[in-house]
Amino acid sequence: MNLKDLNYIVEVNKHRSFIKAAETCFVSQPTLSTQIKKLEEHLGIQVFERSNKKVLITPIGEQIIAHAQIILDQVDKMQSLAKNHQDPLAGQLRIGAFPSLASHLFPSVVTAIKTALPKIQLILVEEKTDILINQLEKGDIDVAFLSLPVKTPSLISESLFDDEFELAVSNEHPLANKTTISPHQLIDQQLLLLDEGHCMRDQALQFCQWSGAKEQLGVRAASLETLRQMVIAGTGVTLMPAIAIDKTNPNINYIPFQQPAPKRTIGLVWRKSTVRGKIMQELIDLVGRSLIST
Amino acid sequence: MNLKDLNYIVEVNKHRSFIKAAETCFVSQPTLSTQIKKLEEHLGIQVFERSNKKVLITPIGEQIIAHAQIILDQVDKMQSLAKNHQDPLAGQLRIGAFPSLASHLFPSVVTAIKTALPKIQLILVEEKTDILINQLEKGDIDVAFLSLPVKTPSLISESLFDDEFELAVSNEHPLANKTTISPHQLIDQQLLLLDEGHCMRDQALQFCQWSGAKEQLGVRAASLETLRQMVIAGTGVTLMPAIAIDKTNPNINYIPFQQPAPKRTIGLVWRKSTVRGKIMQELIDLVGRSLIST
DNA sequence: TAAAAATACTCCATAGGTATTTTAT
DNA sequence: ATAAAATACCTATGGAGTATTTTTA
Repeated sequence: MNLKDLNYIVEVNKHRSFIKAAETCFVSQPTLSTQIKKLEEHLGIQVFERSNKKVLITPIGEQIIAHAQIILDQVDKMQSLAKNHQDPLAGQLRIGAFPSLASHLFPSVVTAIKTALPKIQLILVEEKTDILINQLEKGDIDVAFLSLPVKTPSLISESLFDDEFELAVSNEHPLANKTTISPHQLIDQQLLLLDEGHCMRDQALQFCQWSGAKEQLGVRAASLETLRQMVIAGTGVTLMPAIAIDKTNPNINYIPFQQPAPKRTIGLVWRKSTVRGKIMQELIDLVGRSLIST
Repeated sequence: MNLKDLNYIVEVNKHRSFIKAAETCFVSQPTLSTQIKKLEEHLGIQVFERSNKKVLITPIGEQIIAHAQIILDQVDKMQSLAKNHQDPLAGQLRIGAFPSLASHLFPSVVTAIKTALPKIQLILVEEKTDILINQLEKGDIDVAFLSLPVKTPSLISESLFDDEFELAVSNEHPLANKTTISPHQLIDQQLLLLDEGHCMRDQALQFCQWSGAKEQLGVRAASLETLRQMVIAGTGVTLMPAIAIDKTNPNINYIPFQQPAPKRTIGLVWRKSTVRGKIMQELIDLVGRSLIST
């Protein structure tokens, strides 16, 4: 069966004439006749009762035509739905970021997207890195802000900016008044770290291995904010990414490292197979610009 | 656009694989790929995001597929509706009879149809002859019981039985005790007649012209039942079709005419162009049999 | 390297057209 | 006689097939 045939019977019903219906369908009368005949044979019923002077609709024909109307209406809806999404810079965009980044990055990014890509409907997802990667692979989200590198083969990434770590100490701490610090000054120092599953934990562990620092055992924080409060309480010291640093708090001091400072690279990550390369490019430009302006 | 294409995307959505979907659709994988690609181009959007390892559904694709599902479901409904009406002896039958016939004919006919054609859904219409003919022409009813002949060119008829007229007189009337009567005995007699628009009026007027009887002016009845009551009341005499005669009423006498008695022929009438010749033939047989049995 | 989708091409089924016939008024 | 639908027959679009290439995990 064919959607055109359904349109044919609907038009014949409207005009009660094969010739007029053929005109409105932009086909010849014989085409219309044969197609309708085939449809009737396929359905096994007569839709029309025709003589050379009159076209009548059979009772079952009326029901068939009512169904055809619904089908064609639904097809119309589908096509206009598609038309409203033809713009590659429109539609839903599901965007993720891991927790220690999301709350600091999303506000400015969302604002930038809303003004630059007003037809994009944003859905924000805040999950740990491995969950975001999984959601990317499954197609549950379209793009994510992650620490690079991401080595999942089906994903590609573009780095956006470096986020340097600083040492967070309470203002009572012996190191509190240093203006800079060398990683090697931390040999055998103990660092408070985040809990398992946070990408920043892995980055901090890497830093420990390189600098000779140790993890402070027996306690692991679940968020940067908790970590910060623990530092203020004098429980220990930790690394804090620059993006999460709030210098207005007088009870905690952040000491930058001497160059080359430890850092993480934040980038956009999406599927190689994405059908929305246009948006990805726009996002890279957009975030680049919004970072310069802040 | 094509219904097959909609099925293709629905199946790919189900299996998340072009190869598996191709199998369930009984087409080759390249056919499926090219058809879906064409559909996507036609809609101007991407339904799927595919790599060689994974098939993902885009957000707009999900909506498109939801529409496709609805459309295909509706098509299924339409086809099963058609299937349930493939039996030529099933479905709705709209059947008419004029008033002076309907109340006496319908009960037995309906019973006969219900047992012989149980899958037929009957709709009964009781109207004056010209309205019934009009409804037949317009396709509002499928068949009617009418007095023959019917000379409308688009209709054909089959006679069922003759319905003889008898003279109805009150039991006080001078003719009340006759066992038969000749039409010529009615010369210059006045007959009560039905009102304009009843086919029996025309038949009675024809009888008057032939027999030399006259219409009793100044009063016209709207139904046979009224006419009967007027005869009982002594207002006059009239013709009564045999089918409407109830001999149990002692206040009115029905006198048969000598042969050849005046009569009307009752027949089935339907459109030449009908698509339900089978039912018409069944009806003729059926009514024939039901008349024999009564 | 293996497995899946995309591409290239070929074929043929059928939608559609033109010319004509049939049918009913 | 006229006007509408049906039929006959031809054309050509495009759906579907096979063989092959591309892609990527």
